[in-house]
Amino acid sequence: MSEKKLPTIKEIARQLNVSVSTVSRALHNHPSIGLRTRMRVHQLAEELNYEPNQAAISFKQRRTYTIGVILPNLKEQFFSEAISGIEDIASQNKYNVLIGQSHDDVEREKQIVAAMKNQRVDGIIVSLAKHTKNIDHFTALKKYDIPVVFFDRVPAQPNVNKVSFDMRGGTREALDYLVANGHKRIGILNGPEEMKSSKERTEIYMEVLQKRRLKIDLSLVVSTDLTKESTRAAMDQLLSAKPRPTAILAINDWVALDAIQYAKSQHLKINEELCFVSYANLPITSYLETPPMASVEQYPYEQGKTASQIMMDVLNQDKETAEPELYINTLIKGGLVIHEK
Amino acid sequence: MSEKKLPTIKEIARQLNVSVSTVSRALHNHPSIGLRTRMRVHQLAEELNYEPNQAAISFKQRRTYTIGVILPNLKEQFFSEAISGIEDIASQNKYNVLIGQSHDDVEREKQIVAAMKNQRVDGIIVSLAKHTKNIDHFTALKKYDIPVVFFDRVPAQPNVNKVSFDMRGGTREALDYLVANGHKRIGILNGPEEMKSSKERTEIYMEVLQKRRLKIDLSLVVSTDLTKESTRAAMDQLLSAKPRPTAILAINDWVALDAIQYAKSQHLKINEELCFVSYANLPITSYLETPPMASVEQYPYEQGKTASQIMMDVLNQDKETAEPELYINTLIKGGLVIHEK
DNA sequence: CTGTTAGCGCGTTCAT
DNA sequence: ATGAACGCGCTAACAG
Repeated sequence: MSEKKLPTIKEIARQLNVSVSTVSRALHNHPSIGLRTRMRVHQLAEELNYEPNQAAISFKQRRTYTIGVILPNLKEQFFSEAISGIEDIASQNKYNVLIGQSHDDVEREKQIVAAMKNQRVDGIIVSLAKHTKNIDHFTALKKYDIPVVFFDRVPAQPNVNKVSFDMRGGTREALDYLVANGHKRIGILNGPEEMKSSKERTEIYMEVLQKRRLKIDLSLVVSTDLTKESTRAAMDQLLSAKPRPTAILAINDWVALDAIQYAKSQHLKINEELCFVSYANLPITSYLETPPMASVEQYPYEQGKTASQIMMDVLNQDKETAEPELYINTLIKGGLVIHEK
Repeated sequence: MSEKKLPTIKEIARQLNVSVSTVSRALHNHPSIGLRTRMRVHQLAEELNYEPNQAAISFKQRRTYTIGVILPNLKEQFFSEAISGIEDIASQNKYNVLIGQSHDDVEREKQIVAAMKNQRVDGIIVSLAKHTKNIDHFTALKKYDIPVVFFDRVPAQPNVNKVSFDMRGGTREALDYLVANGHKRIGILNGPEEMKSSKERTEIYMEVLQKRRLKIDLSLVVSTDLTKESTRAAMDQLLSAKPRPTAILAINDWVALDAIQYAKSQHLKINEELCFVSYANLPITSYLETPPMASVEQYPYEQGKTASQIMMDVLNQDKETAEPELYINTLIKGGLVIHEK
């Protein structure tokens, strides 16, 4: 076990018979250092394999070049793609990424925030836990000059940085597509009522049908708690409506798959008697016998990149000259992807 | 923009008219501090909302309570589940997790290692980039007392900590299952030759067939580079063998799906004329019309947890008393999961 | 151009 | 039981 001490600027200074500040400046290519000494310093640093101690620099500069990312769960594909985007942008900007999973537990979320604050992360990117209503633990970070960027699961407040999916636009596109394909009775398979997206979906449903002068039947808007059983029950409602809907817009691919499975068991011909469109979170629809006929792509990787870029911008903007109360609210446009047969 | 300064022990000391060392000790419940002062300190710390500056502590203690995790890609489900396990165990032990994606680029991998070293992470958990052969950039970390735990994509060297999937055992189980189901001609759809797993699969193939006294035909062992086209070409080979194999063991679910798609296009009845077994990396086989009939589950989340636990053990073991050259090599046993129809 | 000095916040001797 | 003083590695005034 080698007890090799890592070289420090002090050591370099000693060997070169110069002061530490000279070494520090030389290493940073400060203009006021003579070319000659600068070269000697660089050379010895090279030889000794000198690497600046980031822990010391973080301490001194009160900047860690680390951003914290808090998400419900890394296992979910949506989030792992998102963090992949976050990390890509961050690393391009020489930032480190610290992760924490809230597991959709508000208490855990608070703990992570506290831990990250103590770690002195430079900023926090977060997708809120499912039931987080109160975001005081995040707004309090403003006092410590730790910027926060919310993404995907964002709070309703306007005075925060956030990037989220344009649920209204995506839904509008999906419904327009279905109507254009001749569907007049369209069912909605929503998530839990509390979800903001459910409300928005219903809202756009009414908007589009009204514009197209189609009859609005709210019994065609049902909810599932996302479990297979609940989805089946919801489908039961939809399929027993008279007349039966000819198309269903489902909250996500998983729900759509469960719904399709159920519809099949009822001997319905998928994408003929009954069409499905859902919001994409699966990469495998192409291997399915009967996939949804289209999906609204939400680009999680892009969302992550965008959130990360906003964070970089905020961190790099001059604290003095910046407008203090300017917040960024980005909507990611979804694209409707038609699945070829 | 509030310029609120974070409270420090110095500040507490000032307000209480005691010395910083007293405060420090009181906060750590050092026995030599009078109960009275200790309480006063704790109370004021509470009031001021004092939080120790981890950046300072990291600097001073030369310990960051942070482990670095380097993986090829966060988007791949296997890895995101693994890191989920890593993070769960780490956070239970009050460790932070810093992530880096190598994107299967060796140079990038080296950069990340360097950056993490400078960050003074306490240890590194890594799944190697696809083509990393030389692991000097990891073994060099021993000089700095930074332990390394490899997982999944591990190096061949024996003198490292590693946790990997028991490919031999899983393959044996899969082949035994096929033989038990009456298959005598079994094809192997291997990955690139360089992959350690491909060699092992072939090895076990020969072992099992020999033991079962079945004819070994190495023309039934083919390779794909994992792309759809390559898989089709490989399937062409397998299907043109005389007699045709009745079962195929594929390197992973994606390849199996491509192979199944192709076999279907050749009008073969899946799981009747031609059975598939593969290694699980997809959660959705249950929604497929014709899934592989069984999968060898590799438990990525468990692998992550195990790797993380090993890291925790290594970090907590007494550096003085520990055997210096004791390395842990854990094999994760796979389970064969039969997919019900 | 270069050196001296003073911290950053904390834990830790060594005194008292 | 408590305080004074030092140093971790580095940057940044301030002095020449």
